[in-house]
Parts: sequence; structure tokens; C-alpha cells
Amino acid sequence: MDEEYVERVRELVLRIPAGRVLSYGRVAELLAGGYGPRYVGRVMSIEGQDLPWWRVVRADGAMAPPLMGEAQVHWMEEGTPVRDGRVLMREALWT
DNA sequence: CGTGTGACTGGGC
DNA sequence: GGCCCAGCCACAC
Repeated sequence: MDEEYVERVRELVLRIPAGRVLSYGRVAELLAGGYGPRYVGRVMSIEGQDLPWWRVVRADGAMAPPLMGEAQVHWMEEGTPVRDGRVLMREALWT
């Protein structure tokens, strides 16, 4: 793992306000570290346990299947706009 | 070295 | 809107 990149991912994720989200692809863009969405996903799965990982979702507003249950709870708690189990990206995407 | 595998995406239908 | 698919690329075997 590129530990320096991991740290940058962590810092950015911690800046996402409650109730808002960023897509894996957007995180990759903002960090411009030469890695793509899949790598961001890998980082989140390995080093994102102690982060508000539910604020980083797929471009279509959903999450990988195993995480949907937990994510739903957090989205509800934070008042994240959700419909049919998916975050409404038009409204929740953090600029 | 060759292959398979994703916390992914955008494009085509 | 949904489904499929190729492209993606670091990683583990």
C-alpha cells in the first residue's frame, strides 16, 4: 500500500461533512495521486475501518452489498438524502 | 511472469 | 430508470 496516499485519503474522508458524501471516483480525482476509484476502494476496505466510510459511496449512490446494512443506519442518523437504499447524489454530493 | 479479482466507472442499449 | 460490458490497475497467488 502507498501509505502516503492512504493518509491523504483518510484526511479527505474526515473532512466530508455529516450528511454529505463523495464517490470513490471523486475522491481519486480530488487527491490526484495517480490512482483510480478501485484503489480508493481498496484503501477504504483495508484502512477505512475507523473512518466515516459510509460518506464515500459508489457513483450511483449505493455501497458494496456487504456494507449496505450498516451504511443505511449511518445515513439515516446523519439525515443523508436517500431513496430506495441509495444516496441521492444530486443532493448529497459534497463539492 | 500470467491470471484472477475487486468498498469502481462511463458508455451503450 | 436498469443491465451489460469493457476498461481499469494494484495485489495476491
